[in-house]
Amino acid sequence: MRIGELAHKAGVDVQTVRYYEREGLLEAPARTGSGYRAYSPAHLERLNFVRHCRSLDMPLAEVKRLLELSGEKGISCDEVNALVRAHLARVQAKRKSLEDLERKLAALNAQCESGHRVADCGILEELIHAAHGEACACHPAH
Amino acid sequence: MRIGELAHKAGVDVQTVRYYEREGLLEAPARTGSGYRAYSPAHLERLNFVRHCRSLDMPLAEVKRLLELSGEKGISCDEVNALVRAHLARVQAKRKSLEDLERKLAALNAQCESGHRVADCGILEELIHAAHGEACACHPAH
DNA sequence: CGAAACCCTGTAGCCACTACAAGGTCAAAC
DNA sequence: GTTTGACCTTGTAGTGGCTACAGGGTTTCG
Repeated sequence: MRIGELAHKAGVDVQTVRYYEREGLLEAPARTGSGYRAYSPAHLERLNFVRHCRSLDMPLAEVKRLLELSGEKGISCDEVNALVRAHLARVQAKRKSLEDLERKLAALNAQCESGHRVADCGILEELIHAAHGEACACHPAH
Repeated sequence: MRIGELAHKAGVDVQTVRYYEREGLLEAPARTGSGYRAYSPAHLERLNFVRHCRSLDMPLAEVKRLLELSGEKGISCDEVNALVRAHLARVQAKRKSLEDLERKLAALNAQCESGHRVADCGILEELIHAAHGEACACHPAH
């Protein structure tokens, strides 16, 4: 299987496959006489694993670690569990911060209806006003 | 005001201030005889505005546009409103996709309790299994 | 035989910083 | 008066996960 077929089957760009090889996520495959990469089904399986982890938004460094761990069948899988839990915690934290953000933006959005001029725009007023309160509070004016 | 004081008051790194200048978000200030940047209070105000927009996670290109628009007091503020609405929509979409992700990761996390070995790890099993289903569906096996 | 589709390497760009290197300037402490 | 230390300057490179391009070689089909 050449790189184009592999990439197509995994639903990724050819460049991405080469990138994963450079980053050590995909083993360097054999080469044909003319230097083309020749992949085995095992490569496709591994690439699909990587893509599935990426679809869960795991950083490549963690995917790499999971691949290493999955090779050592005998050892404890505690580290696998810890990786997934830590990633879940990150995603939860990010989701919560986006919820806050969403509330702030919705409030901002409600500050101005269309038809105003810039000088009267409630949104800009709010952005400028809010910015004032955010300066460094190290030396507050008593 | 020199760059350190400005940066401190706005709660940003000195490098970030210079970066904003390079990117055209902050006007280049006057210089002292020895080449130090000398800022006015107007610069601090503008920097605070930028930081507030960034705290709402707006891309710098949009912050720049908001700054341009806020200078043209007479024109309609429809574009301001549209920018904020579009950004809100992006944040909402991102939040929803993180909610999906969170559910998937929570389900994954439930696949394995600690104490297993890698060979029996439900999480890895699930990751590998799920990856199989994700290959390209262009040529399905009848 | 020639065109199109594939492959190769290497490099640069995206975003919003952050960090470092290698130097110049200034105030105060000794 | 000099030396320390905190500040400032420019320029460059790194982060993550790709994506795009330049400038070539190979294979395949009609």
